[in-house]
Amino acid sequence: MAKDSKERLLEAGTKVFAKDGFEGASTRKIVKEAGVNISAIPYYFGSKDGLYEAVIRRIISMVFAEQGEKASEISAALESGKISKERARGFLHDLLRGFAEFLLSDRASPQMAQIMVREQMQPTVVFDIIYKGAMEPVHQTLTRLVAHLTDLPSDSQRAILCTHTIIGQLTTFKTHKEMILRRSGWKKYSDKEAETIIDAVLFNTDAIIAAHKKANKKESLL
Amino acid sequence: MAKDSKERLLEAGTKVFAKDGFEGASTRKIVKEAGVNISAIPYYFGSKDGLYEAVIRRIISMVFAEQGEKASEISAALESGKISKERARGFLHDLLRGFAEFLLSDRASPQMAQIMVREQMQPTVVFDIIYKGAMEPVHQTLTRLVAHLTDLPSDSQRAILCTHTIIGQLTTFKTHKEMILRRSGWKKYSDKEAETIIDAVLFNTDAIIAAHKKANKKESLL
DNA sequence: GTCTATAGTCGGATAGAC
DNA sequence: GTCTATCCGACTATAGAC
Repeated sequence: MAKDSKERLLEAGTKVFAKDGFEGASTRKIVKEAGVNISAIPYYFGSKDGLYEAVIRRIISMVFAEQGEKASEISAALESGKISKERARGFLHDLLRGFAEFLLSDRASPQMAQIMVREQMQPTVVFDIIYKGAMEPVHQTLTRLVAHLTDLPSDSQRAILCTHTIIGQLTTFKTHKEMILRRSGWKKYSDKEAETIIDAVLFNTDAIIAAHKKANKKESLL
Repeated sequence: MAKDSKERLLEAGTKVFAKDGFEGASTRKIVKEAGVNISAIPYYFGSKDGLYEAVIRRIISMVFAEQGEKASEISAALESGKISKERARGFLHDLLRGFAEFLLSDRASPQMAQIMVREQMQPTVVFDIIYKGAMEPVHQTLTRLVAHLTDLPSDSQRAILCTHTIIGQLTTFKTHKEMILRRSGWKKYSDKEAETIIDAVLFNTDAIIAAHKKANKKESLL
């Protein structure tokens, strides 16, 4: 069936692209994994690039279902009315924790992470899909929470940069995984290590926010 | 001359590997850039992999000359005797600033950064060269400074993780460059943006360290 | 829609003359 | 040490039968 082959290619593509990256993944390997003929790729997706783009869209829609909706709800709550600092802090910790648990689990394959990084440093058409579909909504919501907690305007450069440094504390455990494994003596990230990392990052996050709030207050008084 | 061709290949290899990454760089392109015959690669380096490894070694030795020696001096100072917290903080800021200026400049090409990330997530024989030659000495020195400033043992997990999160605040501006460019509205990292980033990271670093010191003190009293 | 066969390209490595 | 010529494998994409 038509629908079947197309769907099988998407699933196999996700698997193989995640495992081998774009260049490393050959169409031959993908069709073998999918159990379909090699001509099905140009037929359904135009080309290898077309399949790749479709796979990325599919992943994004799945990740968004998991993370992005939470972000949207929080954004709505923030816009609708005043929420307490306590509640905002809870939201922030929740979002960061959810992201960290995904990032440190096996669901986020190193190859997919590599693709993300490659797109960050040399963006192609795929970056737009990833950015608008997943990164922007989450980053924006985090920035709003940080802004709310520090009394900074949510579109201020300071709030944006501060948010980015907070996220960077987490992503470095993925992008510089081998380094921290060697330095810490860990073999891998199991639940225990993930919890340790999350604790450290949330601790630092609170410290950073408190310092920004204090500095911001001081400046306002001048 | 023999020495000439070999050296030319190393230089061209650095250029092309940095620009296109390992897979993207073809031996044909490298020899064209170097102006030598294609057989020179297997002849001098055994294979493309051999050339790549040699290029990495060469880069490391250069980066180390720039950054690593500073780290070694600081380590020596830390070991030799007590240094003041004020001076340790100065060292820490210096090291982070030096690293940041390199990372955010054009000298650190996106392709090289990508290679580093790939090696972090799927280490090959090359990772060892990078780790021992450049990462470990700097990371270790930073950890010692952080430990000194927070009164934590320098081999404690908390000091190591804390140091890693501090570094992660910087590296994210390289590994997630496009994201922060879009969120901040910047076109690129010029001196002004680099300075803004460094300010933000050093500010956060002080905040994180102060919080850890305070928490550590509290725990010691129990 | 699905298949086989193959075109056309590019990659790394090698043989062997000079 | 350096060259030309070539091998051989892997890749994506297409043509055309069914």
